[in-house]
Amino acid sequence: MTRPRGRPHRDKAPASRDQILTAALELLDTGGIEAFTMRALADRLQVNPMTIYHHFGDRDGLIDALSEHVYAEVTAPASGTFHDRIRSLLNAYHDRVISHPGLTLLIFRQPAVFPRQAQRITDDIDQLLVEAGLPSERSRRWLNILVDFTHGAAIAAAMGDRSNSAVSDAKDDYDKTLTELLKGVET
Amino acid sequence: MTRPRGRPHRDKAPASRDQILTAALELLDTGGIEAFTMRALADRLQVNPMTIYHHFGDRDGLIDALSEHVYAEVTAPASGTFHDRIRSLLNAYHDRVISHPGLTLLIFRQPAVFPRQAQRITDDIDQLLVEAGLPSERSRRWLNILVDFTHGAAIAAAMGDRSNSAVSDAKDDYDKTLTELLKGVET
DNA sequence: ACCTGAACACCGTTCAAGT
DNA sequence: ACCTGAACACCGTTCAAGT
Repeated sequence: MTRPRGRPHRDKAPASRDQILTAALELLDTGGIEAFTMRALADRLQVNPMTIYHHFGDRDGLIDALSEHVYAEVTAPASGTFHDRIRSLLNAYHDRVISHPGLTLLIFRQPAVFPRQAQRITDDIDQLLVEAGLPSERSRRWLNILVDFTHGAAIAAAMGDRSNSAVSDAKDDYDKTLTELLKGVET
Repeated sequence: MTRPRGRPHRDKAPASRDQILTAALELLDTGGIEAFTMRALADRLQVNPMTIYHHFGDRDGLIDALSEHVYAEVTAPASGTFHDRIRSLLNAYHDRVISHPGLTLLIFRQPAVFPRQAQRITDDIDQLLVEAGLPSERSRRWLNILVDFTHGAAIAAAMGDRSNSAVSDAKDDYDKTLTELLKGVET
């Protein structure tokens, strides 16, 4: 009558936070937002769905951890001209955002999990604009332009072609467009 | 043993396409993307969920019909300067997008339903830029800037404050930012 | 601490049937 | 033509329990 319970295979290593995050990103990048379910992720990890809850609390917690993981290394170089520093920061951000468009959509869907990293990146851009000597209204306006444009470009990338060549084209295009926009900041 | 089947009340008018669309927009604007389910919409209409399927096929069909309905009247004025016509078109688009941020998110989520209206609006902007005499590479670049920025601003609005004052501030802000961007187009 | 199965309250959608 | 209830194959998540 009773079926076996508890951990079945002693030989299987316990799923680590990092393994779950890696598998989650793979699932999201491969199958898109539709395929990204707790149950599908558990299947991929050969694990019970509840294991994931043990590590991340709930789905929002997992998404939050994913964005911390993906955006962690987006930082501005410490030195250089204003132009170069902001261009470098935004390119780095765009690169992460375009590499995982599904994650971008997930974040946009749930206001509750707007990640600390995204907030920090926004703050960094803001600070760079202020350092560049822009008056506060102009700096706020250009912050919006740069951030909103980047997010819009992410959406376009998430909806369109996701082949390698399309991604590298998109990066190139973004950088060129950024240069065009930064002309506006500097006048 | 058998319970009553078929249409129960003769006094209830059949749900029209337009009633369903109106109720769907209300549900989406009030409760956001999370609350927007076929079953919740049916409840609100006091109707069986399957009634909606009869009119729109499936959920994607409903979203598609919603976007046709919401974006239908976004058009550029026939006459005026290039600057005024493009500004008017983009303000109209932004106004619709910001009035129904949940719809914007729904569309972004499903590449399959990128609506004809959105495509048409994009094409209209493109044509205005070409008419303005921009060389094709510059016109493609500015099309991306204007459209992606507008979508990014929509996302920001969808995630943030949705009070009446915040919405009117956002409109004002968008128009001012647009003017700033259009300076870049004209040089 | 880490993982499990069973269960709960939801989804979108298909089906066969009523009027 | 228009609408119905029941059912199917999913969801995220809670619970109580195993090792």
